[in-house]
Amino acid sequence: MNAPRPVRVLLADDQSMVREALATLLGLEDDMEVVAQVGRGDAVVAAARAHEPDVALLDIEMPGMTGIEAAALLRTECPRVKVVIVTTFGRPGYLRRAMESGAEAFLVKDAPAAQLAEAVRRVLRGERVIDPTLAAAALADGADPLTARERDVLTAAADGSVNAEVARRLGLSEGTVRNYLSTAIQKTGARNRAEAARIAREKGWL
Amino acid sequence: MNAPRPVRVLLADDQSMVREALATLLGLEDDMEVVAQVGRGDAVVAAARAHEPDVALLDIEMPGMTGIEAAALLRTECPRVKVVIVTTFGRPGYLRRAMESGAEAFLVKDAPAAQLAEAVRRVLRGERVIDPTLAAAALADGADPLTARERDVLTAAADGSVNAEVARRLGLSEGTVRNYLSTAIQKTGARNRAEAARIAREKGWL
DNA sequence: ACTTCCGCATGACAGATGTCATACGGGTGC
DNA sequence: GCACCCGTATGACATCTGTCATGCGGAAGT
Repeated sequence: MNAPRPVRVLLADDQSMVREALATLLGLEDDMEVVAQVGRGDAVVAAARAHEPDVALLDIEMPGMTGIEAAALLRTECPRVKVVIVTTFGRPGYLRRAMESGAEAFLVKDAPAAQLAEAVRRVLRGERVIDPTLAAAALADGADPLTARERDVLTAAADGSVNAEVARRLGLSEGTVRNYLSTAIQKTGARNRAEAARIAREKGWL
Repeated sequence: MNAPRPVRVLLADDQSMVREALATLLGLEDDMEVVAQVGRGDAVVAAARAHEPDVALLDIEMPGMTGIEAAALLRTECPRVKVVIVTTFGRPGYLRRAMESGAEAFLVKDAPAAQLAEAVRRVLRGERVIDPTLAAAALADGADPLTARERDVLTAAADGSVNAEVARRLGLSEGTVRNYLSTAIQKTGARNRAEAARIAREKGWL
């Protein structure tokens, strides 16, 4: 029997300790080889071009660019690279956006480590790998009801900025900021901006 | 030359994938052995009693109990176990509280993976391991200026709860909630509760 | 003993926030 | 062409939030 060429893997995660540990873990599998590691979302495409991986494992929360944005870029720039999103937070909106941006698999980091290599093998066989519980939650929640501008305003207001500051930052009138926040609050079912921001974050809309 | 008995390590982190990867990494060092893994803070002491580790590597953010609380318990229940805090967030207040609860080392997960085994070896030799940048930040920031009650109120208000709800949950009058929030806002230098909560979180006071 | 700080409370007030009605121009879809 | 929705804006209004003064009882430090 002839050994097939090992799967070439690219790893993107901003926490070196975690990234290197996962790289070690995958490296121990004899059908896999970690050919590149990056710690920033905006370094993914260049690394993919340079090392031609079969699969890219992307964290979502990264400096420079989110893993989801990087996945979308990979889809157009390096369409042969399969994408597996590996994230800390299993938020419905993240899953939805990951799928829309062309990811083949979506894993959460509190799943057993064995699922990582397993997921890589499965996407290489053309399968999609998604936690069924998460998939159900994503479907039940429905799509993000916020408009782009409502999202902008809510994000800008979430850190404690006052209306006038949000208005200045986004080039809007203060009244308009109030309006957007008001509709965002209603759409999320919240009672104020802070609760709206929390709910939107939990669902992965921000 | 005789091989010394390997260091016995306990690992606590709620994200299985990360925990198992770190365990694999440490297991590859020939002077180390991971004798126990737990995914909850409140399971640390029982595991330490059962497996008698030399060192406990504790994440901070865990269900059941934080790694810092677990460290304090270990200090009294299993004083021979050295504690290394390994966390995602290098917040000054975390470092301070970790040291006060008797930790020997404090690492952040975006340090290189090699520092993990290195830190374990150094605490075993009686050294303390702390990121100098973080230590400077902790000293510069000074101690947490919030009183226990201010912290309670700020925490309860941070998720978007309205004053009346915070008052009910903590058994206070609404006016008192306003007063505590007001002092917390002044002490943090913020302009409103949301900003105060963000600042306090960044410093590791919540 | 005396001061100081914390926890808790009330009342009054100014300013920020949230809601609603209304308006206009630009897309998208039917 | 005509709804319909989005982005933007204004004004009026009610409510919530943040500040301040003031008070009281208890604990801790001098």
